[in-house]
Amino acid sequence: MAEVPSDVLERFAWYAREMSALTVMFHSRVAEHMGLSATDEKCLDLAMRADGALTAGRIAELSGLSTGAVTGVIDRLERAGYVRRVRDPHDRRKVLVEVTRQNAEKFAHLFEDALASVEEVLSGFTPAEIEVLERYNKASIDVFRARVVKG
Amino acid sequence: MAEVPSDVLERFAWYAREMSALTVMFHSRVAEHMGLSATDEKCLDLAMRADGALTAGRIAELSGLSTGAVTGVIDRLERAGYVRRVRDPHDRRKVLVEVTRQNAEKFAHLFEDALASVEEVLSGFTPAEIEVLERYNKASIDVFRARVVKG
DNA sequence: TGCTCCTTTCTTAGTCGCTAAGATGTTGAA
DNA sequence: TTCAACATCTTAGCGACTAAGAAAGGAGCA
Repeated sequence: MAEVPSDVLERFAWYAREMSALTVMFHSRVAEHMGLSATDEKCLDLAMRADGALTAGRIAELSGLSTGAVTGVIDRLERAGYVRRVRDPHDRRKVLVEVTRQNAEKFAHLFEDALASVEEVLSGFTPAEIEVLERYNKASIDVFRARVVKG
Repeated sequence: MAEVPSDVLERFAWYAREMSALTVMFHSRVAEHMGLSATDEKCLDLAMRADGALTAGRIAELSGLSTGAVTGVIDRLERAGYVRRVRDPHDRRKVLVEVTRQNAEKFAHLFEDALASVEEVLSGFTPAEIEVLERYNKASIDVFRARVVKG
């Protein structure tokens, strides 16, 4: 295990904090753009990032909201045309939340912008350096996820 | 400007999205730990990251809340002992929000944990690689900030 | 100085989303 | 079939947010 100088550590802690604050702000902006509250956008993001449809109950678990609150979230998202309620044919108690295609097209430019930013940053690095960055991102996600999940 | 292969771009977009979601979750957890709402924690973070004391009005601007809401936020933070109201001696209309030392000590372990995570990630990289990572972090913050600020 | 207008924060009324608890409808097993 | 467990929705009550305006201090000018 290599030693990490404390000044390096401090700078990276600052980077993390700065990115963190920017991320929270970014989410607010995206939500505003889409005419949604931060909570609604967060749930929509969960639904989009899941492979396959998510149940209402699972969204409640993942978001930390009560099931009652999730009903309201889905109501608003459905009314705004971002998702659709589909009853699970195998267990009709469950409500699957399907992200509609309409949404993907309506906000494609937001994702294209984000992709352009990523490209702008990466264009300053050689392929060898990008490999280092990939390793860094994977390690960061692993460590961070372990921390967030365990509490 | 180097070309960036599209598969690399897609992976990095995924990393960004994953980190983003984890960051939002992490903020919720920290807030919960501290007995604060996400909004209150966000404002406290703003106050801590500012050099010197912030005015109530500036917090409203930065957080996007109304001044009335900020009054409530500061009330709660003050009651919980995280900050203190100090009238600006140069302009007694203003209220400076000072982060109290008590807070820093009470939640030192949260920051130490975060620092340990950063160290864990960085320990897998050589000094030369860490320089690449610093350049990457700075570039990411610059590009991201420009995007968030301009809207 | 006295007057006016601006700035900054706080207060209040009304709105909206969240939680908790219970209602409704569905499933699976005895 | 009957019943307990489950998934979602509904409702009452609460708390935070916005908008508008009050209160208090500051700054410019006759």
